[in-house]
Amino acid sequence: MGQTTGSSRPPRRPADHAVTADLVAVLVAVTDGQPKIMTIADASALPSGPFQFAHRSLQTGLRAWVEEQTHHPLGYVEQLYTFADLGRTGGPKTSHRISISYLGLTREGQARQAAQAHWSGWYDYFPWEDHRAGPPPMLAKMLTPRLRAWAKSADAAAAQRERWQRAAINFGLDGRDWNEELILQRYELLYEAGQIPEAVRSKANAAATVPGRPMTADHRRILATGIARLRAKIKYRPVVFELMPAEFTLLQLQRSVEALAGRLVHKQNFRRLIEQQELVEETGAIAADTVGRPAKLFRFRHAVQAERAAAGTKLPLSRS
Amino acid sequence: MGQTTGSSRPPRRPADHAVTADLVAVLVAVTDGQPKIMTIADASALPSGPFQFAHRSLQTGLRAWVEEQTHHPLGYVEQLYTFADLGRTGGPKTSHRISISYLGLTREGQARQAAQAHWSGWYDYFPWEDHRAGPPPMLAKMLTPRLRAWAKSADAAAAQRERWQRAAINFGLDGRDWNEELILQRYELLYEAGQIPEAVRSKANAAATVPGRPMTADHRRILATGIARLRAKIKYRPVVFELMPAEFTLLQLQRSVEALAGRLVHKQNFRRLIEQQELVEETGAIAADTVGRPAKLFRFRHAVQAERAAAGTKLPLSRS
DNA sequence: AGCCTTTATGCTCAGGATAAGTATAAGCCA
DNA sequence: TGGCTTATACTTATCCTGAGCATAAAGGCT
Repeated sequence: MGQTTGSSRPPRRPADHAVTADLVAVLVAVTDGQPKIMTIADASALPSGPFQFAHRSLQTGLRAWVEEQTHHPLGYVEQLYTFADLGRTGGPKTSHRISISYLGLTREGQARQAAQAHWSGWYDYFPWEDHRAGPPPMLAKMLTPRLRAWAKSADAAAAQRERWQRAAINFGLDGRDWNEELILQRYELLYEAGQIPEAVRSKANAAATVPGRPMTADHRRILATGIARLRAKIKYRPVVFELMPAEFTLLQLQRSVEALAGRLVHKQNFRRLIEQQELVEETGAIAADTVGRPAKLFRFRHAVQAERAAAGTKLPLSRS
Repeated sequence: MGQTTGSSRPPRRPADHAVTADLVAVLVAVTDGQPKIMTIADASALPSGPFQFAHRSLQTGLRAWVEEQTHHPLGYVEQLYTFADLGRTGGPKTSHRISISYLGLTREGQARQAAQAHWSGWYDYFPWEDHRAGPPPMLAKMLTPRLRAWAKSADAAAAQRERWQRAAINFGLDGRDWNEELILQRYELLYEAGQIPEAVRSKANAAATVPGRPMTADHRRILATGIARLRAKIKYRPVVFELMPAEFTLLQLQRSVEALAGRLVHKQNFRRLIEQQELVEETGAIAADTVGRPAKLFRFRHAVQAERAAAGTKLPLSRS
């Protein structure tokens, strides 16, 4: 960084257009086995702030105002996606607004929060995504029939089949497995099918949409992107620990994973996985105030962060 | 999209700061088993263009001028990362410049290209990344000693160990395995170690840096990000086919994968993997003009795009 | 024709990872 | 004490993966 250029720089078109950039945060915590996100504006928006000139980088900009709002150190942060909000804000369409979104993992602190900020359960926004107690009834009762109707409403027969196939794949219909990582695709399918209030202009039509709390602009899409990323990431990187207290039992850890994934895991195999990867170590202490046999307490082995640059390979690499 | 808001929108700080946004493309093709990228300005920069107000979205903006420049349809496109260029451009520091980078996969067409655009081998920029013929000699001869010196130059003993551990992990030293996905980490480590010309201000110091063609601003970092993404992605998504001609032999496919990964794969196992996943189907034709036994020609089964929403799971999910 | 080189393709085998289930231990409480 | 709950250890069948062996099919050379 800090190179002085000018000569070797690629040529610029004369008219660069100014835009404004917002930083939008999907801030996640897990409390009592429920995944939460930080919201503002009466739980209708994700916290966001302008990218200001004073900020040294995008990430420091984000960290700055998130910590200002939550008074909580932000552990893990990663960039999610950059969206262009095309004149959706209603004002005169003289400039683009760009939203640069981030995923942040933290814990629900007792620290003082900004007045209107609070933690909302993320399944309030996507009630069809929580399969921990089996597939939610609304899936068969409401979503499936509506998706079928939407598929049928296509003009050509091929288009009808294609629509239904997408629905079946994304929602695990026709005997397919449920894939929890497809949350963004499911949201976008429902959006296309006119089942998402944010997509519907009139209040009357909005009433006919699917349950699930809407959000301002495309914040619910950003949230879906964040959940999808996190659901994928916990499978190959030890990021759950960012959401855990310093000490925890293996069951608590399992419940957090289940909360994020929206589905249950096999208890014994989960422990084997955690232990064989040496992700945790015993603290020596025993959990108190529990039902049943008391469990050992564990802590995350921070050393693995350094040891593992690991990324699972899926190619038949030859060693020679 | 297209919602009219205004009331429920989150509150904005008064002073939104204007920025300019560039779209930067890492455009990849594989020709004769060599991975190439589109470059401009005498191979010293990635093609980039301003995000213009006329563009309906970021991606269409990118597609627009890429196809204008290459006259080639852009198949697969995905967003990579958004960087903030902090006053690096040398002008007065009155505004931020944001680079939104994309990865695009295509084929090296015979179509007319923009005057200064051409395809460069990507290993020109990262010569230490091509391990197809074994570890490049420069690794042991040059990089390792310099990294060791850099580690030793830390002040505290703990910092020295920490530096060396990072180097060893990222470059597969001390008997560790080479991990081709860590290309970005390796670049950034070399950057920190003062081995990258872009990081060095004076010409004199730049001469002492490591081989590998430099690029304007942080374009080489963006390229590394793109390569890393692609090397990871080919392992769980059938994206290589975007880089292949309509018909190909399994060996050609393998060579393309090897070109991207920078390392060799086990031939028989590679075929097994491809076939058992039913990614391809025989065309019935046989490759002509070859040495050795003629190989069957295959084509990509486009149906899999629809069938597979697949994302490999690594959690011990319970089926019940 | 016989042999060599080259690439294609089929098959085996061992080890490790995974999904699922069984069994036992250790608390609390009625 | 027996029953309820959770913790933890172990077994089993199956699948995946890395590695290597063996054979097939082409052209070129002697």
